[in-house]
Amino acid sequence: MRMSKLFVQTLREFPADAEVISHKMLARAGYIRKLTSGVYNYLPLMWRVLKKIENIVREEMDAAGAQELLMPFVQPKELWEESGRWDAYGKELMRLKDRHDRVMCLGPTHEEIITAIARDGLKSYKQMPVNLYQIQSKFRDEVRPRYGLLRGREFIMKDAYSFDTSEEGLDKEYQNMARAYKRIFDRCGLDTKMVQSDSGAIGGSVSHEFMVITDTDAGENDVFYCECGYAANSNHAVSKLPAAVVDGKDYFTETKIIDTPNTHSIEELSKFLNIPSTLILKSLVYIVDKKPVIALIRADRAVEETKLMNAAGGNDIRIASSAEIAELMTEHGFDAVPGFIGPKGMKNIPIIADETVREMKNFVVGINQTDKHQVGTNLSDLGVENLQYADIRLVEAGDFCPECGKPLKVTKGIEVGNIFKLGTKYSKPMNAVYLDQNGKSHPYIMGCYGIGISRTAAAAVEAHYDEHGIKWPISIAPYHVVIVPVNIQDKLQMETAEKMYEELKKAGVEVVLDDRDERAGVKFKDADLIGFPYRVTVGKTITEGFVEYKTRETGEVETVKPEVAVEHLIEIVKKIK
RNA sequence: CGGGAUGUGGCGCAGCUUGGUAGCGCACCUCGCUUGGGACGAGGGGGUCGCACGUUCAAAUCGUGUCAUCCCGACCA
Repeated sequence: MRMSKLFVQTLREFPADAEVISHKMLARAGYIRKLTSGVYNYLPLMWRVLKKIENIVREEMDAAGAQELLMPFVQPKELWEESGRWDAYGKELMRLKDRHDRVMCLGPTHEEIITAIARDGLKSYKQMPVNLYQIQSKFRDEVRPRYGLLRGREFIMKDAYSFDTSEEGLDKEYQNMARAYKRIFDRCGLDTKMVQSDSGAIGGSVSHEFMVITDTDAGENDVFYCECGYAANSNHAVSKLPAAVVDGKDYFTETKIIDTPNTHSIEELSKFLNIPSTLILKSLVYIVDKKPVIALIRADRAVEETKLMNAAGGNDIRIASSAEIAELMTEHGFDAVPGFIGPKGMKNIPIIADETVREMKNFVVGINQTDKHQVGTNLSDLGVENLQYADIRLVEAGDFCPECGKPLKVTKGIEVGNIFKLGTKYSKPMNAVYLDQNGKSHPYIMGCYGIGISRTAAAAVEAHYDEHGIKWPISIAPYHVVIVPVNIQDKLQMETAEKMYEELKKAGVEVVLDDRDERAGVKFKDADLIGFPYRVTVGKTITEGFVEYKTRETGEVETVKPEVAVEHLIEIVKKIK
C-alpha cells in the first residue's frame, strides 16, 4: 500500500473527548471515528487489526474443534421470553419494532438463538459434544458508554457455545477453551491472567475471565492474585484475614446501651469509644430486586455488592437511599438515622451476615436508636430472625491467599475474554433436549465462551504504547513495515524504496511505502503514531549503499544494506504465528 | 438514575461578560521554496455558531425549552 493512497488521516492533537490511552491513540492515529455515543467507525487500519485478531481467534477455535457459524443480529422477542430474559435483561437490551409492530431486539449475546438452533438440529447424544461459535457485532445499550472501544455499545465479539451430555464433558470443553484462550492472547501479544469471577446475569455456576494486566487507568476491574497461581476478580475473590481484635471483653464487662452522640460514621464511633473498628458490627441496608436486605459485616471491612446480591439470590442491587432507610425504620417502629441502624427488631427482612461476624464477641452495634449503641453485645443477644451467613466481604490487598496463605496482591485488569459453565440454564426453560442411549430426553449441558475482539484491540494499545504512539505486536499490526524515502525527489532514494517495496510485497510482507511529498519529520511522526512494528528509512546514506532499519518496540536502529533489511523482514514475518 | 461540564468548518480552540458583517492554529486545494523528527511564503475553498421558541431594529452572544456529547458516581454477559 502506498501511503499517498492509504485512507487515513492522523491528527495533530488528541480529540478532546478521548480519555483513555487506547481511545486517544486510535482516534488520533486515524483508526477509528466516533459515529455516536459508544458507536465507532472502524477505518481501514482498524479493520485490518480487527481482522488479524479475528483470524487468530478463528484459527485457534477451529484448532480446538469448534465450528464457525453466523447468527442474526436482530432477534425476535419470543425467544427471549422463553428463556425469561426479556424481562430480566433490563434496559441494556436494545428493543425495537418492525413495520408490523413485531417486537425485536438487537443481539447483546446469543444464548437464546444458539439454544434454538441446537434444539432444532441436535437431537441425539451421538452428535455431542459440539461447540459452535461466531464472530459478530453485538449491541448493548450501556447506561454510560466510555473509554472508546473498551466499553462501546456496539462492539465485535467472538461468542462460542458448547453442548454436552454431562458435567464431565462440559468440564473438559471448559478446559479446552481455557487453553485455546491462552494461545489466542499469547499470539495477540497480550499478557493475560485467567481469574475466577462472578458469573453474573448470564447465569451458570463457574466462570473465569481473561484479564489484560495494564498500568493504565483503563483497567476497570480489580484483580487479586497470588504467586501460587490464585487469581480472582474482586467480585469473586475470597481471602484469609489478618489477625484482629474481635472480642471486646477487655473493653466491655457488661452488655448495655450507652449514649454515643453524633457518631454517624464508624470512624467517629471507634474514636468516641476508643476501640478498634474491628469491635463494631456495621449494618448496611441494600435494595436487592427492589426489596430491602440488611448486610452485617465487621466494621473495618467493606461489602462486595455482587457477593451480597448473590447471597440474597437477586439480580439487582444498590445501596438504600436515606429515604428508604427512613421508611424501613418507620415500618419497624424505629426512627434512627443512618449510623445507628442495627439488626435488632428487624423482622421479615433478610439479614445477611458476613463470615467475619461469626467470630465477633462482646461487640458494639447500632440498635435503631439515634445517638445510642449497645456495647458488649453478642449476636445471640439481639434475637435476630432470618439470619444467614455468607462471604459478602470485599477482599483487600494485604489479605492472605485462600489457597496458600501468602499475602494477596491487587492490580487493574481489562477483561478481554471469559468462559462460563452455563449448565442447563438455557436448555431447561427453552426445552432444548436430546435423547440419550435409552431414548430418554435431557436438556443439554451448556457452556459459553466470549472474546471481545474490538476490546482486545484496544487493550493491546493500552499494553503497547509510548509517548509517540502505538507499538503494535507484529501479529496484529495493520502492516508489518513502513518504508520511508526521506526525499521522494531523490531518484536513488525513491528507486531503492520502490525496489524494496516490490520485493517485500512479493514475499508476503505487509508493507506501506510512504511516498508522500512530505518532510521526513512528518513521515516519522506518522509512522510512530500509527505504530508500524518496523520502519526502513531510505535517506542520504543510500549513496554508500545503506538504509536505516528501526524497530518500533525497542527503538533500536541498525544501518544495513537494503537487501539485508528485506531478508530480515521476510524472516520475521515468516515466524509470526 | 444522581452530580459536574461542554456544544462555534474535519480536529483543537477564541469570541459570549458589555447584542451590531463569524475568527485563530492545524488539516484540505493551488503555486513557490524546502526535504532526517509535525518547515516557510503567497493565494484559496469550507461553518444558517446543536436545535426550537422568545426578547430586540438587530442574537454565536440575552431568556426559556429541548437534544446531543463528555467526565465522576451508581450500573454493567
